[in-house]
Amino acid sequence: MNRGAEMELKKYEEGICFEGVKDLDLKETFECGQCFRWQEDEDGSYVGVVSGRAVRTFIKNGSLYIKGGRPEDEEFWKNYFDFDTDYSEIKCELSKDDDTLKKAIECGSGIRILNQEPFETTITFIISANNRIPMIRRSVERISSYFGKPIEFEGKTYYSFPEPEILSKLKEEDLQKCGCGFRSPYILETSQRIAQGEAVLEEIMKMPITEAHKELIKLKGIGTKVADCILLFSMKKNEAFPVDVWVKRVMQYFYLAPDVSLKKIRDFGMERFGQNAGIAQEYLFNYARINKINV
DNA sequence: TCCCAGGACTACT
DNA sequence: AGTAGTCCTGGG
Repeated sequence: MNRGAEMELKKYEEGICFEGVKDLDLKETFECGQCFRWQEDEDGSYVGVVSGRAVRTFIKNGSLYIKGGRPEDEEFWKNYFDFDTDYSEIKCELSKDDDTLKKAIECGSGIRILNQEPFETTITFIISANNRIPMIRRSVERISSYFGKPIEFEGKTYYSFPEPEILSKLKEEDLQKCGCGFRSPYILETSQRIAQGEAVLEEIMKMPITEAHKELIKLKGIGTKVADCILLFSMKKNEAFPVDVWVKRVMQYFYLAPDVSLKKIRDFGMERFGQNAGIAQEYLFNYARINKINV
C-alpha cells in the first residue's frame, strides 16, 4: 500500500513539487463533491485554501506543483493528497468481478480521497444537507471571508476557514448572512460543543468507525450520511460508505432492488467493498452523476 | 407560481 | 424501528 518511496520532492522555486504522481486528476478530485474550496483558473490550475495555506496547484509532465507550498509542509501535502495510498492497487481489486465498478473507475480514474481538516469538513457537510454544490461553496466561502483569517497570496487576499472558537461565538443571523438557512442553528450548536470540548474530533478520529459514527451523529445537523462523509473525508475511514441520492440511485440501479432503504444500501456497500468502500463510493458517485443515472 | 435539490430533525405510528 | 412533514435558498 505504501509507494511513498517512489514519490520525490523536486526542487521548485515558487513552491513544492511532487514527481511521478499517479492516479491523480485535479478536476476529478476537486470537483467530485468531497471539497468545496478549490477554484479552477482559466489555465486549468486550481487555487485553494487548505488548513490555513493558500496555494495554486497544477499537474505538468506527471508532476504535481504546489505553488506557494512550503518545503516544511511536504508531509502535510503528501497526507492531504493521500499519496501513501496505492490507488492503482485498490482500483484493480475493486474492478475484479465487478463490471459496474470497472466502468465507474474508467470514468474517474484520477479521483483521490483528500485528507481534510475535521472541523472544516464537519461544518461543510452540515451545510451540504439538502443543498447543492454551488450553494455549499458559496456558504463556505462566505463563512471564511467573513470570519476567517486573511492570507495574502499572489497579490490577492484569501481566507482560512475559521476555528471552532470563532464560529461558536457567532449569532444565528451571522450564519444566515452566509446563506446557511435552516442549518445555521446546527452549525452554531455543533461548533459550541466542539469549542467547549464536549466533542473532540481528534479523539473521535481514533475510534473504530462504528463508535466514531455513533459519536458524530450525536451532534446537531449530523445524520448518517453526513457522519460518513466526515469519517471518509477527514478521518481516514476508507471503509465508510456515504449514501447520498446519487449513490442510492446507482446502487439501486446496478446492485439492489429499486426500493431498498438507505440503511440497507449502506450496509450492503460496506459489506461488499470492505476497507475500500469509501473509494468505491466516490467512483460510483462520479459515474452516476456523469451518466445522470435515475431509477 | 410551483417544484425540487448531493439530508436531518421532529413528531408521530 | 420505521416513516411523513417541514425546512432556507435559488434556479428551472
